[in-house]
Amino acid sequence: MSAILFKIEQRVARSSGKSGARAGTLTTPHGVIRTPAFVPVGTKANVKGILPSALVELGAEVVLANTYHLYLQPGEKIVQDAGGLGKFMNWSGPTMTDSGGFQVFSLGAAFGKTITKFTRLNLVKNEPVVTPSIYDEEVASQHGQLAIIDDEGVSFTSHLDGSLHRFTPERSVEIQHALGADMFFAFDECTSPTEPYEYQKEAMERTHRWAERSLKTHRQNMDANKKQAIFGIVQGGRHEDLRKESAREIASLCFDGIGIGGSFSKEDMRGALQAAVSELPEELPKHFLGIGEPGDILEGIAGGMDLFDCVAATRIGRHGSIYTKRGIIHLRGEKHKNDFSPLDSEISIAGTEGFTRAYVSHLVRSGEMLGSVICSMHNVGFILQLVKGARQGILDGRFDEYRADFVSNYYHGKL
RNA sequence: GCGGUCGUAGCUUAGCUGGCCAAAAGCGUCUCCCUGUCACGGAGAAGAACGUGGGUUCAAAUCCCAUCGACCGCG
Repeated sequence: MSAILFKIEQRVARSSGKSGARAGTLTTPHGVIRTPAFVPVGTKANVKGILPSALVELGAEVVLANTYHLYLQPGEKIVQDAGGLGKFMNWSGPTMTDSGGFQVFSLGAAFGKTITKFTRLNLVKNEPVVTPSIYDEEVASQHGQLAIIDDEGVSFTSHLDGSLHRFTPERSVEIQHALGADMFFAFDECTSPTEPYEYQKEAMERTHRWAERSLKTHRQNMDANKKQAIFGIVQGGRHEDLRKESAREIASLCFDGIGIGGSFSKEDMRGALQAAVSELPEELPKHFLGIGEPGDILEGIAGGMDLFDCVAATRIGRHGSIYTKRGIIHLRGEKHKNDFSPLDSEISIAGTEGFTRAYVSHLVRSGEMLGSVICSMHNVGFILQLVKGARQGILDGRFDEYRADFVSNYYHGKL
């Protein structure tokens, strides 16, 4: 008996295979999420710059926080004493937590380097590129990486104060039980795309063992088991055979839902996704971890993904860039100083109506926090509407058209 | 009128006991980057008759003279 209930309402017919777009509902103890859905990221129990009430207005139905960050600050006990993540942050809707597995990557192999969730691919050599940089060398030589992996778990050096900490699958689940989100992820190892095949395989197998241990720990806690759902994470890097193997293995463990993890190059994403989905049961909700940019989300939806989370909306917003139907624009640029047109004349976003590019450009350029707030709200609202539109498209049987229209305007339209 | 201080990138300045300065930094500008947040962050670029003219010297942003401008003090 799962703490959540996933129902598929409508599928986009596909001649080949079962991995097409679908629309559904995901019922959690704190409410219903209409899928596909975008999950705003609230790492430290807050979506940066956006009040929960505003998130509701923007159309968010669920938020995602992070185990590693909340464990370090303020500590999971505080969140638990507050009555759980939702109560703590004054968000009454559904919640999720990520396991800290991504930090294995971002504080480990990726720390101080130019590789992140997405990596450029050298198309000639067909391998990921790591661009050396001064930043890279200085940071790496001074601090080294902050996470060291072994088969049992991961030892972290806190990025806040340098203190030493250790996560195991058991500990991650225990913390996530305390945080009390409706859905949470098994502890995994997100590998760098620069690692060779052999390491990808080794890490994937380790992630599988960790998945089993995460699930076992969860099942042992009867109370949490009733209230919270656990998602297993598929890894396997950029290799389709590993992706398939990982999907089969994770599917066999009877999780409540599935996360597709990993760091990709743009070119590898579709193949890795399709390979995984082809081996996964259709009826489980699937979360495409850390995705993404508008086009990538639509790609994921087309590939059968139901949930998406991504920091890009709030991060680029905080730095003064906004999504528009015609692509991203950087409001920091001087050319927007006297542009009194709306942020995006083709879309209306709750709470940001009436603000002009000139005004927000002024705020951003003068370092006013309201500039970051407005851009973050705009971007989160933009992505939520994009996904909502895709959902409606699926229900109306015109998803492909919707996607093609959006992509042609966003990526080929002039600004 | 006399005495003094100062004039170096859009801005603020460093250099000014002559050579490593065909000039450096911060801010600003421009371009690019950001995909389970180490991130209100990162990378790169453009941008200077060193006020002007003359002199000393192998060599001047740097020393000398003149001149223009700004400011301060005294008349």
